[in-house]
Formats: sequence, C-alpha cells, structure tokens
Amino acid sequence: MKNDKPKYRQIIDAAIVVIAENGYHQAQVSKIAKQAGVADGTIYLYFKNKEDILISVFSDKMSVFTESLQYIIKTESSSADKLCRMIENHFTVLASDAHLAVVTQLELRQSNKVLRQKINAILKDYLKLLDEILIEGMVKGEFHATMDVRLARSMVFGTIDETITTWVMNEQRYSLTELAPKVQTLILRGLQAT
Amino acid sequence: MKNDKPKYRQIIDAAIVVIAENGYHQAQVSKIAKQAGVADGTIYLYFKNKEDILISVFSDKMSVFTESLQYIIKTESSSADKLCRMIENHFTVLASDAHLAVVTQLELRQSNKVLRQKINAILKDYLKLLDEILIEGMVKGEFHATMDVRLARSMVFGTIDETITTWVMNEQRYSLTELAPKVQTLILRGLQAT
Amino acid sequence: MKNDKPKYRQIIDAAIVVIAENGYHQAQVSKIAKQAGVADGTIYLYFKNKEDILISVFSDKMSVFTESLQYIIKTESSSADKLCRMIENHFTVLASDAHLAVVTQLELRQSNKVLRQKINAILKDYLKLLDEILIEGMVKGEFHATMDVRLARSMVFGTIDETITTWVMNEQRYSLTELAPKVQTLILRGLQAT
Amino acid sequence: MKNDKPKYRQIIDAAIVVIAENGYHQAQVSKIAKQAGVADGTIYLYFKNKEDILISVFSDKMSVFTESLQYIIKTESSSADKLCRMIENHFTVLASDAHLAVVTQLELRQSNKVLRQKINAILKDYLKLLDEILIEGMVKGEFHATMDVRLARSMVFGTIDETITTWVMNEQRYSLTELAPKVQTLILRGLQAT
DNA sequence: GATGAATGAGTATTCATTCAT
DNA sequence: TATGAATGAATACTCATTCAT
Repeated sequence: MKNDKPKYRQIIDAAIVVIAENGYHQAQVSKIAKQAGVADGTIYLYFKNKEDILISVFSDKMSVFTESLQYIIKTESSSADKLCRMIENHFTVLASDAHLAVVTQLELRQSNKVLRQKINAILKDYLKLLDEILIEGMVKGEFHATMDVRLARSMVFGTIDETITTWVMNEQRYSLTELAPKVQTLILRGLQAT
Repeated sequence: MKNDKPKYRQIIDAAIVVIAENGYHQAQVSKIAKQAGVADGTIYLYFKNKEDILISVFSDKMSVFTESLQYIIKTESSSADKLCRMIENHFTVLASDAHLAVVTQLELRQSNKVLRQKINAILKDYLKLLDEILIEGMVKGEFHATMDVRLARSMVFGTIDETITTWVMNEQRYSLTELAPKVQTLILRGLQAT
Repeated sequence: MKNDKPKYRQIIDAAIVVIAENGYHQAQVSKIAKQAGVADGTIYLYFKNKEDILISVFSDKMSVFTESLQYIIKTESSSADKLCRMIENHFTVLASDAHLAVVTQLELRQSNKVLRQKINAILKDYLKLLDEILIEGMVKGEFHATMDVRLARSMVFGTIDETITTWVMNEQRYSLTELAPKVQTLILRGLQAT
Repeated sequence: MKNDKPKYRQIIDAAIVVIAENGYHQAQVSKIAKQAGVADGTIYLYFKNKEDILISVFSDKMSVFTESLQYIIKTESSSADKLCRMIENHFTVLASDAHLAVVTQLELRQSNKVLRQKINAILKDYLKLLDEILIEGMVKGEFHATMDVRLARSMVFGTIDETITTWVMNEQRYSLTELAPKVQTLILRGLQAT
C-alpha cells in the first residue's frame, strides 16, 4: 500500500509519474502532492524546493544504475563482459520502467542550466565507472591501447543514450532489450584490439 | 519568398545570439526583437509564434549540414570516406560558430516535447542521408552486411552528438576539429567489415 | 473621466482607494489593477513592483504637504504664523480626503521595515522644513532660544500625528479642522518665548 | 491563574525577543516556540492564537506602566509633578529594555487594524490616568482651565511617543533619559496656566 | 499536559501575443 | 509594413493552526 511507504519515497515516485504523464513544464508541485496523496505544504517538509525534488528523483534513480554497475565491475572478469553487462543493465532498467525512461531521456533535459549542471554532476559518478572499465580494458590489452578514453566514453554513452532516446521518441513501440546484443557488438567492434 | 527578406534573417540571427547568451528560458521574444532592431510586433509579421522562430533557427542551420552532406555524398567515392567527411564537416561547422554550438547542443534541447519532435523531424533529413551512406556501405561490402542500420545510425550520430555536447559543456576549451580523426577511427572500427 | 488620466495616476489613485477600503494586507495588486481599470500586467509597465506602488503613493501625496509648506514658509512672515498655517494645512488636506487619511495614518504603517524606512526618508523632507521654521523662530526670538530643536520637532509632529490618528481611529466622527486652533495654541504655548 | 505558570511567561518573553530580533513579520509562531523552548503546539495550550500572544505581550508590559503611574498619582501632590514623573518613568522603563522599546515603538505597529484596535483598548487604561492628571490640574488651576483635554492628552502622549520612536529609529544611540527634563519643560509650557 | 507532523489557503509577477494607430 | 502599449493566465511557497499520539 502506497501510504506505507515513507513520505519521501511517496513524493519521489509521484514526481516521476506526474512528470512522465504531464511533461516537465506541466509538473506543478500541487500535482505532485496530489499524486503522492499529501498536502502541498508537506512536500516542503521533505524537500527544500521544487528543484530539490527533481534532483532527488534523478539522484535516487541514478544510484540504481551506479550500484548495479559497481556490482557488475566486481563480478565480471573481462572488460568486454563488464561493458556488455553494463549496456544490458542500462537497457533493462529503463525498459522495465516506462515512466522513468520518459523522465530521464526527455523531460528532465528541459530543465534550466543550473539544474542540468546538478544532474550532470550526478551522472559523472556513473561515467567514472565507465571510464574505469575502459582504462582497465586498455591496460589488459582488451581494448586499443592508444584510444582516447574521453572519446571512447562519449561513443559508449552517446550510442546507448541515442538508442534509448530514439526508442522513447518512438513511444517504446519495439523491444529495447532485444537491441542490446547488437549495440554491444557495434560498440565492442569499435573498442576491441584486433 | 519570406526567407529572402532581410528582416527574416535579422530575426533568425538575433535569436541565435540571444539564446546563446541568455539561455533558452531567458530568450524572450522582446529580447530577440531588441537584438534584431525591430519592434516586438514585427516579429509576428515574419513568424507565426515563438516556436516558429526556434524551428526556423534550427531548420535554417540544419540545411547547411544537409547541403554539405549532399555534396559530400556526391563527390566522395567510398562509404568510409563519406562518413569521415561527414564527421569532419559536422565538427568544423560547429567549431567555427560558438553561438550555434551552444544553441543546438544545449539550449534548444530544453524545449518542450512538441518542439523537440518538430526539431527531430527536421533532423530526419540529415539522418536519412546518413542512412544512405550506411546502406550503401553495407551493399558495397565496406560495412558489416548484417548490422542494424537504425542502431548503426544511433551509434554514429550518438557518438558525434555526445562528443560535441561534452566539448560545449567544457566551454569549448579544447580543439574539437582535432578530435575528428579519432572519432572517425572509433566509429569506422565499429562498422567496417573485417 | 477616469480613463483620461494617465495610467500612472489612475493606478496611484486606485491604490489609495483599495488600501483604504480593504486594509494594507488585503490590497492585492490584482485588486488595485481592477480598481484602476487596467490589467494586472499593466501595473508593471508603470511600477517596478508592489512596493514601488506604495512608495509612490506616499511620495506623491507627501509632496502636496511639502509644496504647500514651502509656499507657507515663503508667504508668512512670523514663525508662529508659519507654524499655525502648517498645522492648519496638514489638518485640512487630510480632513478633505478620508481615504488618504486612513492610508497614511493607519495602513501604510503596517508595511515592513524596508518600506517604512523609505517612507521615513520621504517624510524627512517635510520635517526639515519644520526644523527651518523652528530654528528661524529661535533666531528671531519668537521661540525659546535654548530649546532642543529635535525635541521641539517631535512635539510638533507628534502632537499633530497623534491628534490625526486619534481622529481616524474614531472613524473621523468629529471635525478635524475645528481642532486646529486649539492645537496651534497648545503647541505655541510650549514653544513661544514669554 | 494562568499567569503563574512558568511556560506562559517563557512564551511572552520569547515573543519579545523574537519580535525585536526578527521583526514583526518574521516572528513566526514556530520561532517563538523554539525560543521559548517548547513545541509549536504547546503555544496553543496557553494562547488562543498568534494575535493573543501579541496582545498579551503588550498587555503584560503595559501594566508595568499603568501600575507605576497609579503609584505616581498617589504619591505626588502637584499635577505638574505627576506629569513630570510620568514622563520620566515612561522614558526610564523603555530606556532600560532595548527589546521592549523596539517591539512597542516599531514592530507592534505593523500589526493589522484589528490588532491595533485591541492594543489601543489596552493603552486606554494608561491614557485615562493621564486624563485624570490633566483634569485635576485644570480643576486645581495648575493647567489652563479652558484647554481641550483630549487634545492635551494627544499632545502629551504624542510628544512622548514621537520622541521615543525617533530615539529607537536612531538605534538608541543617545541617552533617552537625559531628554526627559527638556520634554517636561516643553509639555508643561504648553499646559500650565500662566 | 506536551508534542510536532501535517495541513492548505492565498498572491506577486512574467511574457507571448494582439491590435489600434 | 511597422509599432509598442496593453493584456491576463498561470504557479511555487509560507506559516498559523490542528490533532493523533
């Protein structure tokens, strides 16, 4: 039952639903409060302001990706496998939560510069783990020893992000997870030492 | 034709400057009018509404990319060369116009879903030409015959886009054009038949 | 006809009516706009913000007092006469404008510290003229040569202000102007050299 | 009797401190509760509502003035002496409690019309004693037999009040008590029969 | 008595667009 | 064509008060 959840979580979850269904600019605080089943003022007992809700939404969900990735890095042995599992995980999480996918790929990007910078700071933790995998792969000889890590990271993340955004823009009409193996192949071909 | 009228151009150019310098959400119609040296009302003699200005900005600039790419497709012979020249051209154009880079990579993405869908429709012409190159490469045996064109397109465009966005977010502090060869290598490795 | 007045004046006059009839804290911008017969947004073409309206109201009306007093100082010869005419004028102006009296004596005093400081700065011009009269009277031997000007000013202004406030609090049920001669006598007795 | 309970006093004293330090409009109930060391809800066990706190503050402190004045009336013999001792007492009490002076002279005056009317009702007890002195002085021939008592009261109280307010507005930078003799002289000159 | 989490009404201000001149 | 004064809808946040514990 929803009311059993702590209010903080109720509000975060409500925000995702409201943003996904109404769009970023139509996600008024009062709408989020109503969806969460609390009074408008209650929001401000748990969040400093509206921006704080949005950052918390992103931070909260991003930590799922980051924690999974940390686990993957620990448990897989080859760098290529780590990368493959990362892509697969990224796709799986978003494919299983349509609301979240819309929010992260489309709506949250409409935020202003300040908020976007805070979102990017949170994203950085995830990208650092990606860098770890890439560097390890280069050191171990799995990936091209001379490649530019920053560019490789842009390729991996850019490809993943563009693939998912395209899927969301097409209203999630096809299976995202089925694309994972092909994306893995495309990316690995670009990175792996021959 | 309305594009020929000087005020139309004045307003388009003013919009880019105003958006780049103030950000998407601070680019009021009155500011654009002032920058263009016309009255607020005059804007509406040349554009249906504010959204129309923004779409026109994107459309106007995108046509530069599309025309260059059409020329490249015509003049280069191998698919790999076409792809390389496309990447190089994309980087060169944005590297030479700091305002335009900020507007297309950061500011215009803050627009709402409707506007972004219209922007994507314009982008589609450019991506269709990219598809042409990829398909031709597959047919000619230059690229993997079995790859998914839609994904390959996402990889190429996603990598280019993420690389440029990262550069803009880093306040264009390093040379973008010098990255072109490495990006070309990364992408071609992923696509080329071995 | 009201609409013949410039909008600035329409809004100032409307503000006085709305504040007098609804009280300071119930004088919403939208109410003032409605009373003035303009749209809410029009207010902001003529005033920076709500505080600016209130300051302008006070400043605008205070200048009536100040200008009259300057004229009185010029035309009367004895200091005692100047003081008498000042008191009489102060009473007459407020007695003739019930709304204004309520606004200056009761409502505007509910404003916050910042606004009250700005109001006091405006009031200072008026009190300086009072000081002039008092000092001149002392120099000419009309008033006690040894009295403390600051205190004398407090007595004159405090007596006037308290008398008027009491009258307003009693809902202006008796004639304020008829009190003038008695107030003049009381004050002059305190000041005049024997 | 509720006044005997320590929390009642704690809250009254806390209110004065909070209002003096934060200003009337920033003196939230929760701030007063915190300063008093009680929970927000506890306030409502001792006071009907916020207005009740403020009235109680004023009433509580005003009784000090009223009781002193009653003692003065009893112990002094001449009306002039009573008036002098009243002025002196009024100045002394406020000069010795900076917080109280700020609260009564500046902050509490920002309250709305209803609250100010209640404050005036409390003040009336004090002003009635002043009236007693004035009337007695007229009967005994010390003061002008024909003067208007209501106006004389406005002069006495208005002068005292304006003098103290000016002193508070000047951040209590000079000695208020040293002004007492001069104020006494000014006022007595206005009232005394010659 | 004492607590403090929860409530929800209320408002200044911006800016895209219009239209009389 | 060109102007720019006027419009008016739309929204985050505060804080006095309550009431279940």
